[in-house]
Amino acid sequence: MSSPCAQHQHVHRLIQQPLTELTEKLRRGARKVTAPRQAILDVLRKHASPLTNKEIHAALGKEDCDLATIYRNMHTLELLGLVRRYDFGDGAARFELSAEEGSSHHHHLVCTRCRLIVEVDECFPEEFQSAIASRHGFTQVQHRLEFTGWCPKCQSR
Amino acid sequence: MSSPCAQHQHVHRLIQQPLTELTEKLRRGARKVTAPRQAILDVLRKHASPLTNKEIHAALGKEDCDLATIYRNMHTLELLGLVRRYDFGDGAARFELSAEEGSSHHHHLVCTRCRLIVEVDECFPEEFQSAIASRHGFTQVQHRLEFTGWCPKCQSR
DNA sequence: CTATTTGCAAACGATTTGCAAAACA
DNA sequence: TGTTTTGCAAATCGTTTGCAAATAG
Repeated sequence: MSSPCAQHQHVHRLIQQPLTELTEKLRRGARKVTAPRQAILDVLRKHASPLTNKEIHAALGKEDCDLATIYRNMHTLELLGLVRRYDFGDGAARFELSAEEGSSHHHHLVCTRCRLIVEVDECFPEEFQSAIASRHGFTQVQHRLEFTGWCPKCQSR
Repeated sequence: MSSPCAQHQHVHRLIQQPLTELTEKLRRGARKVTAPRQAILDVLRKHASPLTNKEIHAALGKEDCDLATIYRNMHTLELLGLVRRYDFGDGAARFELSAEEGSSHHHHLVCTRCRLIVEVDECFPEEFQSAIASRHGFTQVQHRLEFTGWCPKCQSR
């Protein structure tokens, strides 16, 4: 992971990568394609797992922007459907690009006693989800599925 | 839970309310049966949907106790498996009695734009969950399943 | 009596917001 | 230009924690 960019000034060429699609959606949502937004999406594209705002902030490096700006933008990006919000119960929201944007889809098994987290492959049946969506007239339906329990080590507690 | 078979004991002194079962678990967990705890469980038994600590606090009324006490107790009760923690993404944790304690098991479909919440009946296949649990050596496995999307009214936003 | 638990207040960490300056379209 | 967005700082809000007094067992 390298950031060959110069310091962020008033001199930023509309970069390189296939941000086209993302940019496209921003525009469609009547949002401006700003440096912070591009940087945030860029960080997200480079990470497989969900990141907290603070982690995103730390990963920005050169393209640094205010933490508050990240918070504001995560709301915007979530609203536009570009990112997905997660909540693993540790008090901090986490985000990753929406499935359509290329992120992998997976779930977690969390120990409610020691917070051990294990990745899980099983997923909620697509047919069921579609049925639920149409029955209630919802679109853009996704699901958040998390398993909780007591891990081997915590069972005797 | 190291011993699946619970023994009947002739040790009962202040069992005067229907909290017997809950009280039982508290004792087994070497916890004291205090007024705040009984009041909290009582409130939870009277509500179908998950409540935030603040809501529980408000519902206590006469049996009022400090908010901090509620926070501390919810952790204890969750640890003992008496209550279940939910997170609907609005920043506040919510709790309801564990399934075994009589609460109904259901899921939710939440609009990420206006926060409309609809109850859903579909549930994650039991076979799958069992497989996941045994594969990772977990016990007391439950799942948290939430659907998100855009409700009819918010689709045009 | 002794270990837990509670009330109270202060401490915290995550997230939000007001406002003037800066950046897009 | 007219808006939207950002930086900065202060404000919120949910939750946690230290400590002495109160309480269950």
